[in-house]
Amino acid sequence: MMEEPFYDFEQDSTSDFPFWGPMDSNIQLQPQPENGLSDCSSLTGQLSPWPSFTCQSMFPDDAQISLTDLDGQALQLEGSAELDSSLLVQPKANKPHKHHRLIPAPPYKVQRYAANIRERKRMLSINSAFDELRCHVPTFPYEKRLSKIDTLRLAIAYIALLNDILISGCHPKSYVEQCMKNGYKSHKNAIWNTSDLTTRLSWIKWN
DNA sequence: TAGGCCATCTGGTCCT
DNA sequence: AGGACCAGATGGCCTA
Repeated sequence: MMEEPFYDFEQDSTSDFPFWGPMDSNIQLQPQPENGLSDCSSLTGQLSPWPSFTCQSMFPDDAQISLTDLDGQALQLEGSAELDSSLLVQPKANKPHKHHRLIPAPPYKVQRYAANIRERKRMLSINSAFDELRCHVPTFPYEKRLSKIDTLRLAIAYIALLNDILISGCHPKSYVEQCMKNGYKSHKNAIWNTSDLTTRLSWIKWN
């Protein structure tokens, strides 16, 4: 595989990389809860213990970047014809390690770079939607953060169960309790259509 | 250490 | 033409 020079942010954390720009002082780390339930209630009311994550950073100091930051980078790109390769590529002898962004050697077009920024921005918006969805599916207080695929599958199963509750006409609490006794069998074949889902729902405080 | 998960880069395709 | 969307490749982190 072709080895490409890379820019080492850790070796040169003070440089003014013209297109990433200085780190935004408003950027904040959002640590995961240490134990039990943290407050996601502003979004959901009750379900998920996980806060909203903006981005697992690839940037210095593990800071996080927001859509606004990417907007700024995109704006900085406007009007440029081509990146100055001397600003982009700083070959180093040591290997890239934790969260290094590899930047290809020239020729490197601004257009491609702008597309990368747009793509990251797009992925950030998708991830924020996943975070929002995580807050709406039932999770245990001690449960680790759901993966994207598990979030989708659990959401599908959850919707199916809510639909079943609607059709049954029962009170949700009694329906879940009944499922706990008899075992929940949905007509959908989702992975989460097991006692696992009803166990999760038993954590919910029904009104 | 292997496997799962994830972020990022990239080039192709579709859409406006 | 340029942006959005998508999927493949790659490499880092974490956990069992």
